[in-house]
Amino acid sequence: MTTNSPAIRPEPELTIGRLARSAGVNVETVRYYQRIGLIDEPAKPAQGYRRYPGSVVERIRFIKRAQELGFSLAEIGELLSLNDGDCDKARTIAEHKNEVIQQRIDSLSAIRRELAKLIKACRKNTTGQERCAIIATLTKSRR
Amino acid sequence: MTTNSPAIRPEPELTIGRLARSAGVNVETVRYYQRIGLIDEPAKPAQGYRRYPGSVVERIRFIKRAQELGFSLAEIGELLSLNDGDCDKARTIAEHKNEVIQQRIDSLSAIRRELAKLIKACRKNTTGQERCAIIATLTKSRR
DNA sequence: CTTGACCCCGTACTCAGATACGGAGTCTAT
DNA sequence: ATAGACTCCGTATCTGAGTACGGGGTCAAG
Repeated sequence: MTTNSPAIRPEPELTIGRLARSAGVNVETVRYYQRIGLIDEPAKPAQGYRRYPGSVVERIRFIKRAQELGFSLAEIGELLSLNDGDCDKARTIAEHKNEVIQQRIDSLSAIRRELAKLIKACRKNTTGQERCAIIATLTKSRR
Repeated sequence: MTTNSPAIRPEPELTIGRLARSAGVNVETVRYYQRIGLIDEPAKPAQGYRRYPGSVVERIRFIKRAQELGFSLAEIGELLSLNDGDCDKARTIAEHKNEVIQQRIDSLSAIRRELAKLIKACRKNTTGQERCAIIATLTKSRR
């Protein structure tokens, strides 16, 4: 009875060190995320070390990716906590995030366009000003 | 001779308080930006308060706008310091910034698309799963 | 059964980006 | 000439996001 022990690993389980390494962060960061409740700390087995399910690796990667895009850990927590609410609530939050993201994209696009224009102007030093267009525009009245 | 004093204000000059108010930051922030060299501190007149040219308002607004788009003060300083270099150097930095911005836009667009897909799926609770699509996707394997 | 690598956990430190505080000086109005 | 508002400036404090440290426990190999 006891020995069925099949070859299918139910899910890879990792120690904190392995977890950190495979998620590309350091151990202290994992602990920190635990402390602030972004990932939960597995129960400590009376004997031995804590074991983290492989899914935590993905969760951490998600956190890092979202961070790069300018979300704070608090916002990321909100995103990740969607599983606490119902579908409607999740959708509402997601829709709002989506709007915010769109605004960000719009702003970035706007500067990108302006920068591109400046770069072009700079390349063929328009109207032979001695001062470069980029320099002139950036150092004075940025709208 | 002394009195020509024309009606054309050469440029509006502000005390630090007015400057801060019209740039929408607080006085301490202005001082902070001075300390880290993002804006320069006007010489202190032997008598009275320092006076800031109106252009500083624009400079601060630029800083704030750039910050919202995820640039650090250090990066912003780099952007603003383009006037120290020559046009070629300025163009190079600007081109690089532009690429970075484009990448950011691409990443944001990618998440926005995914979020939108999730929202749509959520709206017409696809395939009658009890778990909402958004919740399921966000809480597990984010790529 | 010891050694080296790793985990546990609390506390401290760091860095960026501000914000606050407090005592002094200055300016403006009344 | 005095009050109230503002400036000056140095120092301290705060928040977010980690990173470092140190004294212990555990585990796996030789």
